[in-house]
Amino acid sequence: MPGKRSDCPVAHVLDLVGDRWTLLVIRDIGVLGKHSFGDIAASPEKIPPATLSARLDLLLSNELLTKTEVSGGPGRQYRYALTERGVDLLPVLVTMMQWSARHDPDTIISRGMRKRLKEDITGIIDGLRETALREQ
Amino acid sequence: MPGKRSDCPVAHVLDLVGDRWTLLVIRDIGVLGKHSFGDIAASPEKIPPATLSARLDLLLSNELLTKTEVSGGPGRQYRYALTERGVDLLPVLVTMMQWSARHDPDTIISRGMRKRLKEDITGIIDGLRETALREQ
DNA sequence: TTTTAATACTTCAATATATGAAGTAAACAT
DNA sequence: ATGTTTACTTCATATATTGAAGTATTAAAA
Repeated sequence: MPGKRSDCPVAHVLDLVGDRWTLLVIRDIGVLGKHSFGDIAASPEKIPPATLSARLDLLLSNELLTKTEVSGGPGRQYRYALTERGVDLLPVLVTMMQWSARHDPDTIISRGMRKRLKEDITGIIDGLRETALREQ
Repeated sequence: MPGKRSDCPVAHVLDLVGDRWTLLVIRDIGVLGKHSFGDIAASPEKIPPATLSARLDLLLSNELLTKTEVSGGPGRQYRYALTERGVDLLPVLVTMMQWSARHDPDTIISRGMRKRLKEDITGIIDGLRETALREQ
């Protein structure tokens, strides 16, 4: 594998998604149910289109995403979805949410989610996983 | 907070540790028990000293690490350790390990750890947490 | 007391990556 | 044909990363 810095399991994941944007793309698709370039670009963090394009290409080539052409409205229409490899990154996002729930006073998490992050993190992960796999 | 892109809990963690190196520094200190600049720099990923220096400064200013002067051998001696905020990032590393255990055929994880990642991830997290808090 | 060795950095020029603004192209409706 | 929507690309600028080399501090050895 090119660009692999070591055989450490943590390093390998960081080789794939270790930057400021990639996991937000995974969040948009896998947690927020966004599946188009425009919807992802419209997220509040305002990823620049060139950066989004580059990240989508990397995620596709690492088989964390699929891209399929769809028809319907005007303009080009593509649908991005997580592969199983991509879905399996969702637990990383959930532990990040858990950190922010504990340590970031500004973080926006519903009361119910906050409770589940403390008491039923496995349930959150299983729920996200099932939803995301269904959206493939 | 400066540099915060949104109030999303995932985005906030990525504002703190979203790059190729920062979580490897957390790994070295919190999982591998390394506490000096030199030991961290000697890890197989070979972080350049200027990068390590920059990352340590960021981690210190975000209160994920502490730095204390120690005496003993020759040269300057400092000891880096995780704060509780830093320790609470270890679950993120564990879920990354879990991903690699599933999806990276080259990843180096002991048979016992592999089994626990499947069956007792909470136990792994609690164990790491206690060790890391003791090493503060 | 000078020298040596060890540790923890800093400096700097080169390279790589990220960004924002603007432009292009394809599909469809009118 | 024209306009609108979507999905990008292009490019110049800004920022970040890298590797090699150098500096500073401490303590032990000669």
